[in-house]
Amino acid sequence: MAENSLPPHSRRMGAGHRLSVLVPRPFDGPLDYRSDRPLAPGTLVRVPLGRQELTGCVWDSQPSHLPADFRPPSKGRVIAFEKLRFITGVLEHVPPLPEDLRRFIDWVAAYGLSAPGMVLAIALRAPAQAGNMKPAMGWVRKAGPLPESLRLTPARKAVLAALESRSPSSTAMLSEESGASAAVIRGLANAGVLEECLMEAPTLTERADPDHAPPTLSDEQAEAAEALVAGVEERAFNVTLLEGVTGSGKTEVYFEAVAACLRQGRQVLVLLPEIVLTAQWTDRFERRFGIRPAIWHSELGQKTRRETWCAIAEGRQQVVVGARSALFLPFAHLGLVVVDEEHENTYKQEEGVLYHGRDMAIVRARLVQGAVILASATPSMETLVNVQKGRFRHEVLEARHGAAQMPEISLIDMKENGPERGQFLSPLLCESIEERMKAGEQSMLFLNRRGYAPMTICRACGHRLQCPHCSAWMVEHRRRRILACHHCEYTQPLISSCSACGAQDSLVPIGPGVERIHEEAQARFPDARLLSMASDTLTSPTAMEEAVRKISNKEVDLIIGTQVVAKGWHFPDLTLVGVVDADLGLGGGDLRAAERTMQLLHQVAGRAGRGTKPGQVMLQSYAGDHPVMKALLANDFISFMEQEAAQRRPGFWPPYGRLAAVIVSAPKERQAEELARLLAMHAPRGEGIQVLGPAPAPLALLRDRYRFRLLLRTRRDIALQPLLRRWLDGAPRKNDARIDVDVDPVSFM
DNA sequence: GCCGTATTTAGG
DNA sequence: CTAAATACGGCA
Repeated sequence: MAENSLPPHSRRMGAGHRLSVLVPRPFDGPLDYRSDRPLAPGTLVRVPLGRQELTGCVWDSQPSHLPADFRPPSKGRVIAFEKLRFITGVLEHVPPLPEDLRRFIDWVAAYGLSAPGMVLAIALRAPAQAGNMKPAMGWVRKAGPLPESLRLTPARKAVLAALESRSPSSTAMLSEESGASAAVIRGLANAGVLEECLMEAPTLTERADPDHAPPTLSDEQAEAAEALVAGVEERAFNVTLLEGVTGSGKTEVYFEAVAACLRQGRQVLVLLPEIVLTAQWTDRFERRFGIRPAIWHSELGQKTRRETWCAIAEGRQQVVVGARSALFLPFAHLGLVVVDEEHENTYKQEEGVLYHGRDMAIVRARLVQGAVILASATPSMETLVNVQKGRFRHEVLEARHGAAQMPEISLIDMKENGPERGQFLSPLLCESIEERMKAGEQSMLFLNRRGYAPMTICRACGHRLQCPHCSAWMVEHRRRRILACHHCEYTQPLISSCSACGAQDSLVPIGPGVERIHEEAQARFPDARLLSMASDTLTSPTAMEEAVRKISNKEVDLIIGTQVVAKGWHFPDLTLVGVVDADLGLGGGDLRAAERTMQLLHQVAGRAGRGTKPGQVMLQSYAGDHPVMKALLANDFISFMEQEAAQRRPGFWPPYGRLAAVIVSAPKERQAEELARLLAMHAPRGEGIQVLGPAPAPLALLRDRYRFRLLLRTRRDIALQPLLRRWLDGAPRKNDARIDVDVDPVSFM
């Protein structure tokens, strides 16, 4: 009943039309506005809200495509037509948001219990700044003879001459070419000699050529490629897991599916887990298809951003490679989405609107009847279960490409063969590095921890330096001469006396970070050429490229790095990988700790021996008996995942059940705890539904807010969203206490 | 999310 | 008592 009374998006009324407009603000749904002409859903408009003006999107007033349970609460009251405010403008020159994108936005919002407007904000990040964006304007010579009265000054002559050669031409171009200032051009326009006109849209003439440089594939690769191509040619929704060890040529194989999609004239989106990987990927793409694809990530400049956005909407740009936010681009006819390294956690957006890039890629493709390829050497448990249940197809590449062999993995028992106190590299590992150096080969030390030391302690009083805003230790960054909290922005200069007892020079670093390993390596191998690679030192893509170049040119003997070195780099002369602390990441009682550690270590190991020389991997560990270490040594990923599955299945833990984290936070601990308790009392109950907690969140204090966590766990056949809606909508809006929901949490902090 | 206003709190 | 900090609710 309430549904039927909702107005359609554009209904003719007394004086004008009622429009449903979604604005980038956290409302439950679109707001109603008035317009003197009807506008189709998807049109971008400027609307007043309070005393500000925003860019919004004309929305479909009935999200009928969402399952009933997912639908956000339909608004109760309808505002009288006479009271509606008028839209203030239409973004005529910006392409409208396609229907499938609008449906996608609604879906993402409903799934994650986010406000649809805030999801729209992601999609509008490019065009909204263009709220007052004018299309590129240029000048042409007005037809007819020059007016009698016109004084033909030399500057004016030059402008007219310049216009002869290139017309139409922008003010900047004209003044560049003629040497005359913009005022001269303006003057000519005022005199009626020039006429303003729309510059031609930058038509992309370059097209990716699917047959530019076809690869030579092995039988195994060709077979997988054929299956992927078939998936694309179906022109129906389907998902395939492309599983292949590092170096098996997954990229070349899925490039064939990309080629098939290009032949159909449909667009391709490729998601990568890290922006730094785009450069290498783009090179490979160019070699295969002859042109560079469009790149999309959060650090793009405004201009490229706008141009790319429009080119994609108009179908001029065929292939986009980017970060998860590229899912919200206005593709005109998307046919294929590739999620490379699908197991990577970086696909999960952890701030603001929460969503999982991999899962939403699948939703996006389903809405356009497209194909999805998930590529990984170590697929996530979620994906493996979907394969097992027959929801996803499966293609496997067993062999490493070319001459490369799988690296030999060994474990160094740090209890038996550890280094002296205060050092972190075992003698065995150091010997191996020396051997490699003698042989003229490269080595890599991996430690997934930034900075010099993760904790600083006072020898005199036992005080540990902690962040004043978070329950986390301050991390020493010796190079930057600061102590930094890794959970908020807080930093402080290095101090020489204890902040608790005042003792001088009593502070000692505890445990290693990459900087400390760098120092130790420097002392141990004084003649070696070292290179540090950490996410906080290699911020720009150019710095990254420079590092990669140095390694490829063999200007480096030993690489020391954090996560970034584990990514898909190809360094043929790198033959030894030493994992400084293989156990790191196993602690913490996180649901996926073991799975994640396994995936990460497998990926780092894959950096060794990618060329003709065999590779070696050494894991320094105190937990040689742990299933993760055993699996890595035996190179038996499958049994490990089966073991993991067996542990999760009985308790209905994901992916065998559904999970949502509810975080209650407030500036006062008591406030947060009280609200959390209250929530627990009104928690949903029933068969297959369970609420755990409240308990202090692992990061009990974050940015001056105390946090408590509840977990809602259900059987797979019970949708979480309606339960969460009913539960949390009933919660009191207590002053500064906040309730945040994370559906399908990845991080348990 | 942002802005204006009501309400509380700190300072003299 | 005033000024400043903080809470709260509307926005179409």
